[in-house]
Amino acid sequence: MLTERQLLILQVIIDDFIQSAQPVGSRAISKKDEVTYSSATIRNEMADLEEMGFLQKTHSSSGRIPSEKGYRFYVDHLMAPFRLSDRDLETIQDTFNDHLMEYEKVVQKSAEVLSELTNYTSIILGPEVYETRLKQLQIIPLSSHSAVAILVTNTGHVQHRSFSIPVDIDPADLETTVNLLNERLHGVSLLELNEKMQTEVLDLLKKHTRNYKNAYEYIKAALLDDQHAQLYVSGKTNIMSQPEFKDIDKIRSLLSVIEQEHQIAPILRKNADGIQVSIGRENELEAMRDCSLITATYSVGNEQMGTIALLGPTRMEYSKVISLLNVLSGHMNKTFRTWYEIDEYRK
Amino acid sequence: MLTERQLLILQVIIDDFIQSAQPVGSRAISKKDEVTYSSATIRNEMADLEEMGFLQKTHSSSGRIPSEKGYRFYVDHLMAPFRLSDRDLETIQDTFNDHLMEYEKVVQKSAEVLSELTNYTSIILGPEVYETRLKQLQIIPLSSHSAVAILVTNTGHVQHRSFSIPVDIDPADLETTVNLLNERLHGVSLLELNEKMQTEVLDLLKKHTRNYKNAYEYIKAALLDDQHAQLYVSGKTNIMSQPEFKDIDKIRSLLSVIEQEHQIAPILRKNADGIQVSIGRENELEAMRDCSLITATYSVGNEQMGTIALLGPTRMEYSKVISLLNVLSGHMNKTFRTWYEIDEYRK
DNA sequence: GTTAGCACTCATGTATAACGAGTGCTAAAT
DNA sequence: ATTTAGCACTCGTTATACATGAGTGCTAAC
Repeated sequence: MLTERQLLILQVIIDDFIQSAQPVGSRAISKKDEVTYSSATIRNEMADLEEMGFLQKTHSSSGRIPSEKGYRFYVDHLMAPFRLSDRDLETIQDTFNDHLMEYEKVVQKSAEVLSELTNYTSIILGPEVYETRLKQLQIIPLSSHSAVAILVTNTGHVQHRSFSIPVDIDPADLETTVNLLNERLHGVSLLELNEKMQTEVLDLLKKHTRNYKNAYEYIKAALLDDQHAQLYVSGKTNIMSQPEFKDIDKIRSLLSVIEQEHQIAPILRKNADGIQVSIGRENELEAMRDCSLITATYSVGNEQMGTIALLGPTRMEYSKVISLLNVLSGHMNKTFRTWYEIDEYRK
Repeated sequence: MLTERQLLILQVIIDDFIQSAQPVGSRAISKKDEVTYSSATIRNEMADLEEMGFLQKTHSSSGRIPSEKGYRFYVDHLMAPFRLSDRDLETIQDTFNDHLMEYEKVVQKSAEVLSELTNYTSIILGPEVYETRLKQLQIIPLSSHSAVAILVTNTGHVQHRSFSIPVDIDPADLETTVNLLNERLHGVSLLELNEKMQTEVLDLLKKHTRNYKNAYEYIKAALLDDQHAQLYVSGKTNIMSQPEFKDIDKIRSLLSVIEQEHQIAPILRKNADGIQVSIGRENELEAMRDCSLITATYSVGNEQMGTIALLGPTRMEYSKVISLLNVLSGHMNKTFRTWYEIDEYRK
């Protein structure tokens, strides 16, 4: 469909524009080393590429900028694999050498290093915790009327919630119940926990607690409350250093989308394996129509998935970002797998 | 020093400017109901007020805007107490009716309601936890090489940290030690804990653990790591809806300051009791030289203090913000006191 | 097929003028 | 002695015109 020369020119234009953020003119292209044609030839080719929808002008006599179709083609067929600098690789390596032992911290650090190395905004969706297994369940009384429930999983995730003990529940009952729950539920995955909640746990409560309905509600609230996956964002202000974002309203709507978990989280959650690139209007969210979102998945142990994403202008350093995401998700997988396996052979 | 008429005019100008963000002209003032003088008279007074440093012009023939000295005078002597709307009071009330039982959530919700009601950015410094007392200390093994340490305080605060168990520490030793620690340290305030760490705890470890030095380091890290107070920020994007912030660089430097805890936290921490107002250059941070920061303190139980702050342009609705902060810190104090007292009579 | 040449387009920048909100000052009115 | 009306003046804002230059499309020559 496209000639070799057209491919070359398209690539050069997009590479140039990604660097400069300025419309690229025919003369500038013809001066590049890779290109041996005169500006007039380039102009003809550019006119064709524009007609095919890969390029566009900002006004009738301007140079060309890539269209979304152009970026799409670039990402799918054109871009050269990026060789990360040793410095960057070291920076990443260092992040994982700290041997932090909570995945929350690993994820947070990963988000930071990504935004630092790219100057874009990184968003990481923490792993779903349903597949992780219950290690310990505890209720620690704080006073005669309040207590804190603590749930620990095999991944080292701790989730807790304070609650006030209703007057019609006997604290002693509560304690026996928790002990029983602990025995009964040890090693159960949080997903199963959700199911067992309504059967086994409820039965157990009926037998051992006076006001079982109330107790059930409380225990349920304590255990299942916090299970929505966490978002880790880093480099929010990076958006503002991109020249395409000089309009405050645009920045604001983008930042508020990022701050609202319920908008971003579902988008990240439904991602399939591997690297995904959404360019401009391919994004669902109105506020992201001038942005590209590149996502990669990672896993904790066997199956649980989380998502790493980088958000930048459509004029993004796709190649570099994709390399980085690959390297980083690899590191995360390795780290998490190590922990998980330690876990497995203990069981 | 200032005549009644000058006071009136100054007040009217500042009130007007706080609403409109536009330089106020003499004719606009003379048309107000409270003012009975002609524009020429007002002009003369304004010239005097400017000479005294309370007002300034944006250019030689513009209306007047308040200077920082003008705002300072307004805040100290001029502004009328603000009557909060019933709607606003209800919104606040509702926040506290949810009877959440963790102060983290109360604080988070408070920050949200503040930014929502003011359209400024709210920053709350979580309470210092040193005065709170240790309720329970636990180490839960995750695998043969890793464990999670959990510390629960009487305020329902849970702090945890995973760590890998060094090969030269015997897990059994660890468990006995923790049990001993738990007995010995129950009810100790986290402040005392810091001291006892180096004396009692170290001794205890010497007696019961083989590799006590290493164990000490690990336990220390696990317990004392997370004690820096938390910042809760809400409404970051509100800054961008203020007309004085149309410069992206200004916004960016402000937002990055807010995101960096080590910059903001010390400023909030050193605040004395009551409401404090810092106007423009009175603020330490360069990035905040066009802003005002209004802070109030709250206490958890007896002594532990945290700080609530609102950050906006120097053209701030001082009166409303101060009323809101008073109401909100009152609610927080009351809520926390209730919890704390329940605690006390149990002890 | 490629390229030199040229007329044309349009964003950007600068100079100029008209407009109007608002001031300072003076002189008249209270 | 105050207060106010009147008026010249200032300066930011907006509109207009014009020059500049980067870049194009097209034609004709190579």
